[in-house]
Amino acid sequence: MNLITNLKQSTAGCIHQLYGVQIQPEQVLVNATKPEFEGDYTIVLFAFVKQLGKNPDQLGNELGAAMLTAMPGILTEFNIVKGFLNFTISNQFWFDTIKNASPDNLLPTNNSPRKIMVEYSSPNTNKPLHLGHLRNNFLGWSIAEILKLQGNEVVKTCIVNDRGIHICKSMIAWQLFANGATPADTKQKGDHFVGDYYVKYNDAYKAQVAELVAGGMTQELAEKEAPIQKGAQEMLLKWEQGDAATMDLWKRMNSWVYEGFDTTYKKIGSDFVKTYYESNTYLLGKELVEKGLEKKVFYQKEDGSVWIDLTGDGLDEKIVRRKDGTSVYITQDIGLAEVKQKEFNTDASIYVVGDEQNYHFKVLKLICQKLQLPAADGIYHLSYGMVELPTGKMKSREGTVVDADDLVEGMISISKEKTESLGKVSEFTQAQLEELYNTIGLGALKFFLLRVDPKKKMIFNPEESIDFHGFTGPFIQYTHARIKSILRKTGTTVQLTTCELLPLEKALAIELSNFPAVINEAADTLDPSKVAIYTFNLAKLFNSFYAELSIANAESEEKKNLRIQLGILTAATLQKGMRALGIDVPEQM
RNA sequence: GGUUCGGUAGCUCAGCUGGAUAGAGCGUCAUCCUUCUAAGAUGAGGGUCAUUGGUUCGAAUCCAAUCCGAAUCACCA
Repeated sequence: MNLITNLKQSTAGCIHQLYGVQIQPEQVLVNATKPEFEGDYTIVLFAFVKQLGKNPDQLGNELGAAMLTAMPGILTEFNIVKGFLNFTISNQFWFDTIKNASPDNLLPTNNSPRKIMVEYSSPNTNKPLHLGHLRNNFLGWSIAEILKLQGNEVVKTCIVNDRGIHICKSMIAWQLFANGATPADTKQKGDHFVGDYYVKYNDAYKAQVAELVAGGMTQELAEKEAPIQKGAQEMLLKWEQGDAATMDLWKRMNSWVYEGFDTTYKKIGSDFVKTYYESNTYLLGKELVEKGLEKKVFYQKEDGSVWIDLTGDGLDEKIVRRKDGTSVYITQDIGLAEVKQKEFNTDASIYVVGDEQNYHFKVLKLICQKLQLPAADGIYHLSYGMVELPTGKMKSREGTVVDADDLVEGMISISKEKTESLGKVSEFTQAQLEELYNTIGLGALKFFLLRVDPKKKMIFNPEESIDFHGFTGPFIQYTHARIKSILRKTGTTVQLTTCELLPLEKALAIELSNFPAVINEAADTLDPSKVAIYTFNLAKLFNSFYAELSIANAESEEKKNLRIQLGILTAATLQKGMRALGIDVPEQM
């Protein structure tokens, strides 16, 4: 049991014992004591003052005395300032927490592990990945890691949006403009190659519409009549009929895209236990519509289309099957939820999808619940905000996107420049150097995207390069490397004997002991930024400690051992915290 | 118009289950490498916590109204 829980329970116990009043331990507010006051932890008395009919000073004195008895050897003294009851924790307690901790027992214990699916990435096969996808990928990966650190089993999946009118657009543009060229001919990554034809489609489309309008057609009609648009629609029909030539082209172009995605995924570290393709799932959910009609969850309109009325739940009516019998987006997702549940039988399923789809997932969960699908209650939409430029939203059609590959390469080359100018790794082999540049560049990028609350939209300014100082990935990586450098010199075998802790040593012990609670909180709220903030604070604290106190040349042997142990624990905690963000920490940089 | 989310330092963000004098980083200014890695440390400066009212011993945090911004309310996915 951790100290804060212990304090809460003891407070509740003491109040019951003193006054016969039952208080829930969760009601007790325990804070770290502000530095300007004496003590380590503070209990706020105001909450009980009214309930118990005592004045704060009297209550504080009685409670404080009772607590010292209730937690012998842990609490040594207390003081009361204006309704705040401050406790000092014994030196021995902190010393023992340092002594008993090891890199192997830093993580929270989990008595009820769950099996959780995390679906993330969800790319379209008509264009390369951009900055928004990176936020999605890093979030999905990080959530999966955090849940694993908490002791759960995680199944990572991906749904590829590989069909539909937008795919046909790049296909028809390739037919019209490529003269049979392939990525190999142009020496381009396949996803970029195909993406270029998507852009070419839009250019041609705009030109055709303009031409028609100039010829006297209305804008609205011209948008429907543009020949290239009609061609794309025809192609979609052919695709749905399984036309051989169309399918061949589709498969060929998709394979180029997948090759490109694989390279990017490998670089940024994304992987999946199972990849679903929309071309296989877009017909799913039809039988569930039948089931829903039987259960009278759905109803049919005169034209044959099938709907659900969600006005009772504060939402609208929603179509679930077209009059021609085909599925719509929501129907596919219902079907896919059922398929995934049958295949993996998970306790929960987290969808990492942008907040523009909040409404969709609300509806999805509601419909699944009304259909009483086993998957229903486990559906959770991890909704994240868009990454925007200072000029506004990124739009791939207008070319205002930050390309994922470009950004990653840019970060890696900056890390290369910085590393070279500092010249601290002269003995590295070329392969080691490449690995280090990757680690630092990706570390900076991932940390940048994960350090803010996922729910909030974030601004990325391409004019300002992502920082390597301060609240950044490289800062934490550097702190880790710095500790490892010291430990290489001092060795890591320690004999710990009790000694009086200095304020910075104690502060480190306290911060280190918070790690399991941080992991649990990040897992419960699905928020990696909690871990990012924690690792930063820990690194900062260690750096202050480092500047103030020597490890290798400590004033005594017992201090040296203690500080080596603190170094070992800090390095291990930083390493695990960064792993939770999908970031590696180098031994040297 | 309905629903949802947001507005905290010049910039990017923490803090939001109400608690002591609202915190970081960047940028600005100043100091510290003959001492374990200066991608570091220390300090200074920077705030009507969008506005107004309410609840409370106590409000950035809760409630209401208003202003500003975003998303969504598709037989696209």
